[in-house]
Amino acid sequence: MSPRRRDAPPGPTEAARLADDLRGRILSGELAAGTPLREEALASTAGLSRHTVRTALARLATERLVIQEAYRGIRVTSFTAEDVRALQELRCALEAEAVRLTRERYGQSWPEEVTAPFQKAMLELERVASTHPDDWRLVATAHAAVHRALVATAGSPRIEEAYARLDSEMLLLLVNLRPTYSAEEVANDHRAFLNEVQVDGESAVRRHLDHGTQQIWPRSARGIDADH
Amino acid sequence: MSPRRRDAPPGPTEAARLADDLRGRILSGELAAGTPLREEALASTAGLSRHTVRTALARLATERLVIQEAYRGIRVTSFTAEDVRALQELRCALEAEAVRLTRERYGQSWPEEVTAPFQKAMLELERVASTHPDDWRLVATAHAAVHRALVATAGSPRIEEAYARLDSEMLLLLVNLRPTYSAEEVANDHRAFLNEVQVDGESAVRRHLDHGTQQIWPRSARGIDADH
DNA sequence: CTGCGGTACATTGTTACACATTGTTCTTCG
DNA sequence: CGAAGAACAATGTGTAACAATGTACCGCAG
Repeated sequence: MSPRRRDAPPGPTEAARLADDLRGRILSGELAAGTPLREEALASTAGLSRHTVRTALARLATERLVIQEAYRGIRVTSFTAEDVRALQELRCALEAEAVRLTRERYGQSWPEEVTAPFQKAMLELERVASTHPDDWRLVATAHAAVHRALVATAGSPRIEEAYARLDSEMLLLLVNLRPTYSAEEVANDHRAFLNEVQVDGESAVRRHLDHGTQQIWPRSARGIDADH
Repeated sequence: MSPRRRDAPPGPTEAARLADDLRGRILSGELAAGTPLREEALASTAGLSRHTVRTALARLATERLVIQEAYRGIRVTSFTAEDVRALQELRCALEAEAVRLTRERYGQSWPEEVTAPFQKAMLELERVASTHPDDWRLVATAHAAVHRALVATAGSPRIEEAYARLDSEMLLLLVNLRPTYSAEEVANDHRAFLNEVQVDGESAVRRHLDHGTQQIWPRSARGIDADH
């Protein structure tokens, strides 16, 4: 058997594991927006070298979970209201096009094998919303999975990937904002959305995203941690 | 005055400069698709350390100009026909949404201060097409600038950025494929496209991109450097 | 007291060298 | 001829140090 040491598993590199760890801590809110991440500190607490820490941070920077300025360090990304709007516009571009492609292929009534994945994700969202209505991170994660599954129906790898890239960023946004949006509401809105989207297509996507943005604006307008 | 040394400018880091250099060499075709980039070799020829080379390569990897596999090295990205399609779909998503946003704001006839940037880029494309019709890289660069300027009219930073990210990738694609598409044709097609887009909006975008893809498919179908 | 310049400190960028880990290739043996 | 295993190549990671830059503090002139 030769069970590999727990400390040093096989394939994944150390840097990848540290990146995963930090991602989790950022998304859980343990590392708040604006928190500076010092290389040396992370290196010593994680028991790794500064180089490895740097590559892990570089990875997170590509996911926009942290921002890096030369010689000025890295800190957890913080959002302004403007950022929220811009991010939603990008999401909208990707999701609307994905829905358009799927409808181009299957029309207004998609076959079951196409809808199955996002229906399943939807069920999971409803389950989480009813069993853990207060664990906002769980809800946000399940929510993201629904959208991702919907986008995946288009079968366009790059759109899917671009959307997935936004995923953790959206999670971070939602975790930080904690809008006045109950888990039950989220579930209901998405159930309705999924019913509409096959018939109404892109316009349903835009309505849905606009609605979501509305729930977020009020808070973000006050500025969460605006950098300037 | 105190002209800083050319070799070691102030702000930009060494890694950033190496990344720029490599990007140029990849996009010029000097480093062909599939070429492995060895850390040690680059380090010695560039007079830098392996670590610095690694960070530069990591940056290029986020631009998808190179792909990285753990313990297996980095090599210049090579495209398959499927990659081309997926990339065009993503471009379409971004550009169509950008045009939609601009039309949502300005209707079917955009004010001159909005059209000015892409009109200027268009003039540059026509100039390059007539003066350097055989320098495909120049043409491709000018071509990319036109699209980027069009996308910028939407004023959506994230869409713009996502599109810009695709830029060098598109350049790489065009440089490698060298389609049967004369510089003059490119210029004419885009002049017509820009005239249509204000009136027809997203559908004009889709028509234009489809047309472009048609010029590329035949070659790519034969496989440029397909990895498998 | 305020505003300016300059110095010291903190942090990141970069280097050099060494070793560990993994992928690839070549050799050897059945 | 094919497969197990050794040798090699390349990347991943560690340690230690120095260089370059940003930031904060401090004193001085007005």
